[in-house]
Amino acid sequence: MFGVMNRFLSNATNRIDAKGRVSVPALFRAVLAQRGVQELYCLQDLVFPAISVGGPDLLERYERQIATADPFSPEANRMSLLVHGGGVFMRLDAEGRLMVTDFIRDFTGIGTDVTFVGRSDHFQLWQPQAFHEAQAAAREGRLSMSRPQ
Amino acid sequence: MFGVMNRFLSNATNRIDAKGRVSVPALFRAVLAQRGVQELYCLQDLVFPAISVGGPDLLERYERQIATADPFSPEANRMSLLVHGGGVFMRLDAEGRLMVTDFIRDFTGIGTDVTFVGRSDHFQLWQPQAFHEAQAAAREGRLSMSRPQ
DNA sequence: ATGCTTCCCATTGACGCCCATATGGTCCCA
DNA sequence: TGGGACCATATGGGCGTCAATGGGAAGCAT
Repeated sequence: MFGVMNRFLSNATNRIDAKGRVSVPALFRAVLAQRGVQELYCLQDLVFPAISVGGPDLLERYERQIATADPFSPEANRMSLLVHGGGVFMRLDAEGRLMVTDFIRDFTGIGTDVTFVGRSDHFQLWQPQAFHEAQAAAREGRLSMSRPQ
Repeated sequence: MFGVMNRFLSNATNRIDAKGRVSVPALFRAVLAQRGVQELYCLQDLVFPAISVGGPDLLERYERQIATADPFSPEANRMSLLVHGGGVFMRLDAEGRLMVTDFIRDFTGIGTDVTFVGRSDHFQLWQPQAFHEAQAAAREGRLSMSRPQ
């Protein structure tokens, strides 16, 4: 019964309005609601120019990684800088929209539209063009981020 | 309910005014208030050109770390010098601002703006450009490592 | 007194909360 | 099977509130 609806799947592109808001696709909101997620945790992807969005569990997964290191080591310090300092909490408004901040725009190159991409246990925000190119590259088995010429 | 919002997360940049004051982001002030922290303890980060800010528990955590090391080791000596010799107490004014002292400016290179960086149990003050560069460097360093489970 | 700090109040710009409209799809029923 | 009512989603915008900032004036110390 819940085999499909409890994961973030497929993708959709929505427009950012004059106030910088964009609607999260209803399917993704349904998954969030089913998981009881109200506070969204956003983090820069480690490989692609995309922002990962998920519930508190997404943050906790990264924190477990940090916890395996000596808390005063440079490694733990660097990871915390990324995970805690680079992460952002967000809430959706009553209509299920989120604000596209400069933090998101700068890292993704997003301008007027956002592509929401399901990643099973979280979803991502992409600049539409960048997403299509990354998908095409992945289809051809090219894993590098370098642009085709 | 607020299981995650009670930690210092994300980052924000605010401007220093003509009197040398800067507003601590409201989210961070909320965390301080929730923890009942009124006196802030500030010390230099062990790795980065940043000032760490937290409640008395921050000092205690560093002291425990020093206690675990051989008291005559160079590392314990260095930490004690930084923690005990370089620490400073601060208070926020009624509007939630703090004074950016020369102690902070000299160590961080902060000029006109301050980037506040969440570190889970404390937060840090960075020169904005230095923060972006350190984050980019940390992300590069993570590329070769495995993703967290 | 002079410089610096602390307290207080004013401004403004951003964000959250609310309601309105459009658009596309689905379901029902004739 | 086609038309139309109905509904959910995406989108637009008004408006109040609050955070960030600026600046005056009163205390404090040197």
